[in-house]
Amino acid sequence: MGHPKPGTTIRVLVVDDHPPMRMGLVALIKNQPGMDVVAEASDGEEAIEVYDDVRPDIALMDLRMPGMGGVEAILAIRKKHPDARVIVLSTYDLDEDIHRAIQSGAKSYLLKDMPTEEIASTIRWVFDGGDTSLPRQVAERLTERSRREQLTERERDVLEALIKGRSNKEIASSLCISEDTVKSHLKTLFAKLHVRDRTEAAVEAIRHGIVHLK
Amino acid sequence: MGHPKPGTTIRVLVVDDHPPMRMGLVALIKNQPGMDVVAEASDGEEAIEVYDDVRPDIALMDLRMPGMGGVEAILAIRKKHPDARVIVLSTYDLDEDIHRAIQSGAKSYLLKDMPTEEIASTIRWVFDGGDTSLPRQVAERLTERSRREQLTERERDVLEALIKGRSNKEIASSLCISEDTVKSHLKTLFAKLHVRDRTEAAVEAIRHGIVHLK
DNA sequence: CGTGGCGTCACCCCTTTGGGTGATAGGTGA
DNA sequence: TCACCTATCACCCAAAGGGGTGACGCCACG
Repeated sequence: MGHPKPGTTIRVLVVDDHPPMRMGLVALIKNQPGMDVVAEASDGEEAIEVYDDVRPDIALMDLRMPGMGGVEAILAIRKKHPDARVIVLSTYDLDEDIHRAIQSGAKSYLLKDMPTEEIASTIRWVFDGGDTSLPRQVAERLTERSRREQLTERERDVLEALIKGRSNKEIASSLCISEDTVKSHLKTLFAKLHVRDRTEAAVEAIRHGIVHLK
Repeated sequence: MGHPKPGTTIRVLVVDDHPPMRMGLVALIKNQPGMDVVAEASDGEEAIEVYDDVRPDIALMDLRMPGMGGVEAILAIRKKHPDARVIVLSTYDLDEDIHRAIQSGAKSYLLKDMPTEEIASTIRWVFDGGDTSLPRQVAERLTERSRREQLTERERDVLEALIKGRSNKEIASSLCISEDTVKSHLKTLFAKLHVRDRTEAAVEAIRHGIVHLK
């Protein structure tokens, strides 16, 4: 494979569920010399399909989309095409989102409020073989996230149930464990999130994108 | 004033803090016969200024923007120009956002995941003097909201403090009232939000856009 | 084979929370 | 003026939450 030589046109796949945003990204890219949009997709599944068909040089991908989200799409694409270069373009700079995107193999993580030139130059950078490079703001969030201890699977389960408004007793029975065990998980959960109680835990989890509402 | 005759070009102001989205909206509108973008703004303050300068027929406005948000901008614009026609274009279909937008005088509330034709046709509809008409999905949310009892000012205060993770005692001292009064407000708050406890209240408030994080 | 992380559970104990009831005072509007 | 809403506060009580400590089995990793 390798990657195309300089002078070649960069073939981009645009993935976003908002039609006007897709339109803007297409316009943005087509305005750039040496860049072209070869396909569009409006959700994760479509992105995977289309990627297979057109084999773009770069996929510019939104994260939050109905049905299959960006992270799953990136994972699926990179499983079949390990050298796929995906750049995430998100509305949110939530540390957990950034972390998940980079973990799944995204080459960069841009925000929609960034200037169009930054988007274009990142596409070029990644196409030219540039290694993962994040905007300062995004990189800062990522280190924020790294300062937070990882949650275990069970802690996540409890956290998700908590956000559904369940009491300890209800969490216990829904997870088939004792209430004392729930409390035990909560204790470590609070410590890891640096909060004092479940309400703060819920808000922090939402704020950082650790769990998504709906 | 009145509004321009048919055959005239519809002069649109585009307000959004995301450059590529702005690009898409501009492209979208310029592609429409009889429509043109006469100015752009990237936040509320700028929108108010620019509106004054260009007096567009329609302002297409995002809600969540850094600094002054869409609602405040709409209020300010309509204060000076009571016949201003503002259409909100938001990412979110949160009932409280919709309610606030319509209350503040927006003529419609569209979502960014809607097809571009719907955006164009709504602009035309509003320009032609059409009264507030909302997409089904948005209208449904709005009736959802109307089924929920209004919160009083004090209840909002308590709710906001609650979401900051404060205990009843802390809320009491921060609002300079007794803890019993806080509890009293919480009781009615829970009833109005149809929840059992503070954690649920926090999540529901965030979910419905009653309070915004950060 | 030991060490450490994870998940499980059981106590104890105190604080916080939330439900019920009711009272007072100011303000609004019919 | 009277009714109603809001904000304020008090008191009682039961339930839920949260901190501390310790323990046991399992499993992966060095």
